[in-house]
Amino acid sequence: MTEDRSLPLRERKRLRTRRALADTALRMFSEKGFEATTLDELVDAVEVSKSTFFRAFPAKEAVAIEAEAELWSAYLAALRERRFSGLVLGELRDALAGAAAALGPGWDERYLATRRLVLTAPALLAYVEHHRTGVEREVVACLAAKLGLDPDDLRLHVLAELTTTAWSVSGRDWVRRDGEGGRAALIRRLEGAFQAVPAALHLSAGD
Amino acid sequence: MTEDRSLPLRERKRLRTRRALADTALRMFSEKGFEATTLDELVDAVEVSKSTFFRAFPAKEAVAIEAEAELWSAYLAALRERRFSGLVLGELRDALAGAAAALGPGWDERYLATRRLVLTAPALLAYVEHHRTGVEREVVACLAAKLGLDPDDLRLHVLAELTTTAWSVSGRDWVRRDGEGGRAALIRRLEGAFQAVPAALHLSAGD
DNA sequence: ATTCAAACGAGACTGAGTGTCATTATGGCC
DNA sequence: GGCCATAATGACACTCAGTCTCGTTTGAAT
Repeated sequence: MTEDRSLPLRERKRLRTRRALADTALRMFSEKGFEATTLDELVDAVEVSKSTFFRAFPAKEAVAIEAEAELWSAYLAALRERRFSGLVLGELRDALAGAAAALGPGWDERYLATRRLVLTAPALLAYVEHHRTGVEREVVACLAAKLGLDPDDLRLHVLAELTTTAWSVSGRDWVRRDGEGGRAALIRRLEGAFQAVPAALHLSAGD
Repeated sequence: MTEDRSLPLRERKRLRTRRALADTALRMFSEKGFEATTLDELVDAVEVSKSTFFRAFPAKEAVAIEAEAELWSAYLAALRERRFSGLVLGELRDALAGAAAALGPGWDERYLATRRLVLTAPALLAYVEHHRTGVEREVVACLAAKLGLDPDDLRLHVLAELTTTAWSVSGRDWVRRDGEGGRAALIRRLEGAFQAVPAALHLSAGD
């Protein structure tokens, strides 16, 4: 995880400054607050120029949620190379759980810090929502291709959203308990959440 | 719709500038593009100050999606004063359909223009997503209170999201067909979408 | 008419994000 | 090892959204 020896030198350097930015940002934002920390302070601390920052990240918000982005990027990769059989919802659940399990060590702490940070900055919350919607779009496109369905098929959108929602709610609980039990506990929560999904449709107001 | 005679004069004036801003913004953004139109140009055209703009709207994006905001605001109001019985999903569907049906005349055209605009500006898309997530939060809170459930109950989140997703997909189709059939057609599409929801869970990859 | 509060206008100010251009570092090739 | 094309970088000016302050206006109530 520290370094990928096979990559060209240039790429390794790029990734190194990228990680330096993400790590420093997470620390500074957590200490001083997201809005109170300016980009100038961040790039100063990492000793790169603002230009370099915007070549690595599209927005100030993006550098704060690297851990979140890594998860969804791994999830998408897992989905794309997966062979589907049986219930699609189950496949999505397994792809997400597998992706989370396979992330590098130390991801847990970074993700916990990220989620905590998101709770303190409305702009970050909006950005995470937006990011997840983008993921859902790609999931729908991927499923449509694999299953030979229309990308506008409502069922695909529902399935894609159910998955991110299950993650979101599971993660919220996990963070509330300070990430107790680490990543394994988070994934267990996720699988529990998926079991509860079908019950939603039959929920009835029977006082 | 033009004016509510019972309100205090001050409030009427506020609403008038608000509408003027929203209408002019929708026109200018549609003509010149969202990003190409600056706030200064907008407030200049309406002859108010930038201060006044930000007292009426929290962001440049917000003024562009007034029609969208009106819908969800009416939906929330309908939900809150509704008595629930039977399947919750059906109640949500009826509340949303009813709210859409009850909006003032001319809303159709404004909403159509809004959705078209959103397709051209990524920032607007992000803002709409964010706005809808806020609505879902309030729906969850409302349902939790009415049904005596935990606001973290996954089923509530699922139900809230299904509703906005059904609307979103229905609306996309409707816009693609240039709003043919007006609001009635949009609502018919919405109800069709709801019927297709349960099928999502059982979707299976059976090639 | 007077008074009070709330909305308004004007303008300075912060900071994110973009565009340009000169400089520097890298990788491929002789 | 030296050389060249090219891509990343840094420095800097610029635009514009959004905030803040403060003095002025306007509607409402007595």
